[in-house]
Amino acid sequence: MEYTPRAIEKKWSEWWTKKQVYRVSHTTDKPKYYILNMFPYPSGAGLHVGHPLGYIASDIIARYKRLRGYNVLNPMGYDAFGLPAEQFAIEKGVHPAVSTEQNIRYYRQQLENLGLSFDWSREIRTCDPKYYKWTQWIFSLLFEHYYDLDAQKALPIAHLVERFSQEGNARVRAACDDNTPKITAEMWNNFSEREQQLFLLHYRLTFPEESFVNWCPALGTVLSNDEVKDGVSERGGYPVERKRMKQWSMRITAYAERLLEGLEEVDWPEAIKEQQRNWIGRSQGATVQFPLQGHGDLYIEVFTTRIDTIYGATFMVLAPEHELVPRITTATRWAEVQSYLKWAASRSERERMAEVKRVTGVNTGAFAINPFTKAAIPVYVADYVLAGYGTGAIMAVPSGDQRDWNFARAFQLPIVPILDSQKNLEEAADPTKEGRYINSGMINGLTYEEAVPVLLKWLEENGLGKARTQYKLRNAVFSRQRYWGEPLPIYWKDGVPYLLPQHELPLVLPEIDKYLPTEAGEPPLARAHHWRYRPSPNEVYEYEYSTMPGWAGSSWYWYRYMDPHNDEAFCGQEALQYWRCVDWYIGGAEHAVGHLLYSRFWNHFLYDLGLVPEREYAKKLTNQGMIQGRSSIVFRAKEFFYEEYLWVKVLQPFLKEYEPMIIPKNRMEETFTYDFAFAVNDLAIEVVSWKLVDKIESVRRTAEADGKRLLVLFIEELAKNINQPELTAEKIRTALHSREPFFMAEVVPEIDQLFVSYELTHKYSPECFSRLYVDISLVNNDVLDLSAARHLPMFQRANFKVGPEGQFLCGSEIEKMSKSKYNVVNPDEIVEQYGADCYRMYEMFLGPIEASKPWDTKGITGVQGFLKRVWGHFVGPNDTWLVNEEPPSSEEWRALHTAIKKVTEDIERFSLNTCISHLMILSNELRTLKCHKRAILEPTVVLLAPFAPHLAEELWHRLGYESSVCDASWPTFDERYLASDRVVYPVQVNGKLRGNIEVDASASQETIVQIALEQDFVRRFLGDNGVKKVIVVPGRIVNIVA
RNA sequence: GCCCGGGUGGUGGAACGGUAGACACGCAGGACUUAAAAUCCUGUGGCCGUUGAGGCCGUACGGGUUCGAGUCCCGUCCCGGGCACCA
Repeated sequence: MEYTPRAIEKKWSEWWTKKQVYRVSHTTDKPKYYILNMFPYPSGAGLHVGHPLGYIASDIIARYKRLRGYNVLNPMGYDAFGLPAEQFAIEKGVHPAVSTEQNIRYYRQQLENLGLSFDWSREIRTCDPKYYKWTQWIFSLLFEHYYDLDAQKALPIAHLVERFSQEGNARVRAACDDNTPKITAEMWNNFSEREQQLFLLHYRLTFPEESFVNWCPALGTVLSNDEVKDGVSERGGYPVERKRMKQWSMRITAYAERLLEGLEEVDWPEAIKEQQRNWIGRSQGATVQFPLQGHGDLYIEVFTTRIDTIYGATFMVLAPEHELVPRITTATRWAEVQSYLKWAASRSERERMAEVKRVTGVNTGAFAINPFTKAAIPVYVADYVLAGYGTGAIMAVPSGDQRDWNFARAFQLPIVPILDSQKNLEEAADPTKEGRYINSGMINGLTYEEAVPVLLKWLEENGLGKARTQYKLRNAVFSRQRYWGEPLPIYWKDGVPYLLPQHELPLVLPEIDKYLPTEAGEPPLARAHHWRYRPSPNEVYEYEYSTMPGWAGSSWYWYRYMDPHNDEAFCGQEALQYWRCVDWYIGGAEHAVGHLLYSRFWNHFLYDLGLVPEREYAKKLTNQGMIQGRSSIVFRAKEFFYEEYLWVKVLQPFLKEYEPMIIPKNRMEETFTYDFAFAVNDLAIEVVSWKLVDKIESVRRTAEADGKRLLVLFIEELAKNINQPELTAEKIRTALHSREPFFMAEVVPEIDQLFVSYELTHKYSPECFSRLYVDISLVNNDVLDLSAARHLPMFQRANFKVGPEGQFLCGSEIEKMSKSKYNVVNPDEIVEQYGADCYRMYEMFLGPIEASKPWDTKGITGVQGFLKRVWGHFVGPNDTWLVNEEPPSSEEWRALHTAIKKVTEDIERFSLNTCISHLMILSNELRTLKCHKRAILEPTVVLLAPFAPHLAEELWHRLGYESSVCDASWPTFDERYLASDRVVYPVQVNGKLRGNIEVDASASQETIVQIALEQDFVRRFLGDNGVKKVIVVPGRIVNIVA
């Protein structure tokens, strides 16, 4: 019987489901292994070949760990709240729950197609009230806790209330808003209930506040910083503006230091850790107060990392939003300052970013006193100082800071050198810390290391400043003005938010008539008129109408998998103590500072409360690379046309030939998008005269009459010169027709020419496609000889370029797969054609898990052939069973145990592509040895099982087993089988390889040296030189130094 | 500008400081076929030379450490990613 993957895979996939082979429980003595994939957002487009990369890799590890005797948790679920479902609902009126459900069903089916060992009984979705009950519960906990800086952990708000009532807040060291007033116990006790509640908001770990947020008018919602890229929304690319709004916030800043420290204890990619460190942005420095001249006690507080440069501070700059600006600006300067503030406020984030180089600012007329020099220095307003960082004000040291230097130059302010090593201050600032201080009062002559403590001591003694650590990390905005998300368990009373009692959870998302904001601009939930909190018959309160952001549900989901059906707790303690944390987490690097930071924050918080056992929930993280698509080449035709027709030639290095293409002028307003998936692998095509455009026009019209959007391609005949002289237009036509639906071909009899049309958005043909280089030139040029242009850099990099003679050159781009780029490859097609085992192995064989690479099926036949050959070791023609019980030879043993060793080592270090190589080598050797022995083949099946589970299961059962191959045990490597009595040593002379010698394995170093020196090839290269030294690395190499 | 990754055949990619290019694709030649497909065998970094000798050069570039460097160190160039008036 032939190897028939689809039949085998269907059979075993059903059997696995029936036998519940992948069901796991925590009641076992086995050690645990928790492997987790970042759960997907179930989009309408379904999976493409890029998604399963991580799933397959983790599945292989999961199966391997199971074979090694671990109890493996390998769950899957869906991050099911989110914008696309809501956008779809707005456009099509379909309830997000309905479309989400549909999408999930499709995902599930696609995933099941791949033979992944997920325990589907643990499937979760974040939009399920049984799930988000606990998301809301965690939110409640955050609301009821504050971060205590003395205890270095979260403590209950009740604890704070207790302290306030006894001693006020003067001695309370806690993470709180910068503008938290100082209160005494008396004040607190005299506060009304409402005032107390408002005051506590300064401390709660989640709280509403007026703040500047990224408002996206097109999406009608706020976005977090990591959802904004280059001033536009990451999703959709809509403009984003800064807007002051009331929003819920998460006090993640309280955990800045711990989030930073925690990175030290996890095995994550350095790039991700580095990104998180940058995002947290810790910098150590000091705050300093600069008294304002003539304003009584008023002072400007600045933050600086270079306190040592303070003697060089010759002016100060406030951010335009700084509260002191209107208070200190002198009357004569006010008009100018005001117009600057107005201008600055009108600038979008984008403009500001685009004009970084431009120096703008204005003098306030006020003076501040440099506390060290006692000099009065002018105070400016400029938007190179950001309101949101530090104190929103700086001391400007033009000799040491380039931005200050630029400003000083533009405004003719003094630039005072402060270190004897500073150079070229006429041309640029010099931020050096080398040398000794000059012009610097009490630190003159000191070095950087000596000066800093002196200055800090002086500041603290005089109450003018102190050392401080500053973070770039901002509190995370936690509300969205959207429908499809978790409602916040909050109701409002007297303008104060109150927590919904726990027994009211989950607060279920209400039904509404339209998924849009109200006319009054309130979030969609405000449309639910009867959705009110009624704790008693005569009390009615409004709920909070915002919903939680996308990252809420994904910030704790790995715990839910441990105990997914628990109605009493987010996760039962027993399950929690057994599974503890994720051993290996796999997902995309795009979540580096979003999900991966927020989820760590929640985990630290839960850890503080003693609810979870580990500070860091993911011990190891791997970012699987992206499988990219080859994007269509996009012609914005009107940019190129000015003549009648556009003449496009496609150079396919793959075919070493060209394709002609003509785009008629009347289509040039359109954007042409087309893919090249030539099924004409074996055909070559030659360019013909462009004079036949009229004929092309007629074909095009016919095609359009059929309602198809077509590009018309014109081919005279196949290349006579490429081994196929006998091919006629008729033959090509047949060939192309057989490749439906990708091609249409038409012969125009009167001129005996063939026209081929490509569907504009056809799918990739798996057989063949290749990188393309395209040359476009105008029709009135003659046919260009592209071979001459081939070496040009513009051809070598596949990017769009304009050629020297006005021709346009472009190539296909390799980028992220996305529906909008028509470059999506659906795994179902590959599975249908080659089988899931083949698809799994091929995707792994492509390269390391972390590497990104374009999807390309070129090599898949190699894996296919491998699987067929594996089958062939067991099953012969007519389904004969080839396996026998003979004892293996030493060569056979060695082949097997080499493979066991290599595969085990490589799988342990997650190098799955090389594992597959080793399996191939084993298979190749077994074929050479014509080995059909059970003692060899049985362990081989187990080695193969993680990679090609269906095939392995089939063979395992044919070998006579009734239980699943998943429960076999991993073969043990035995060194004895690798032992050999002869060893081959490569011999180098002066570091260059000159030959090999074979010696007894037991030979002493002296013997080896002696044998090596006797060799002809050694003597030849030694010449007359005597041997200086011989290095023998046992078992590896001999190097003779002359 | 700053911080991370990377640069190895025609291609994807292998190589604890120890025989560079495993494995696979592609290509070339051959076998089997009426033919094609499938399958199998052989070869395949470049150059020179042999025509079953062999030699030289090769891991972006230039230096260095070492008996020995793709791997470690210094400098340069290029590519990818992240951050960016962060004081």
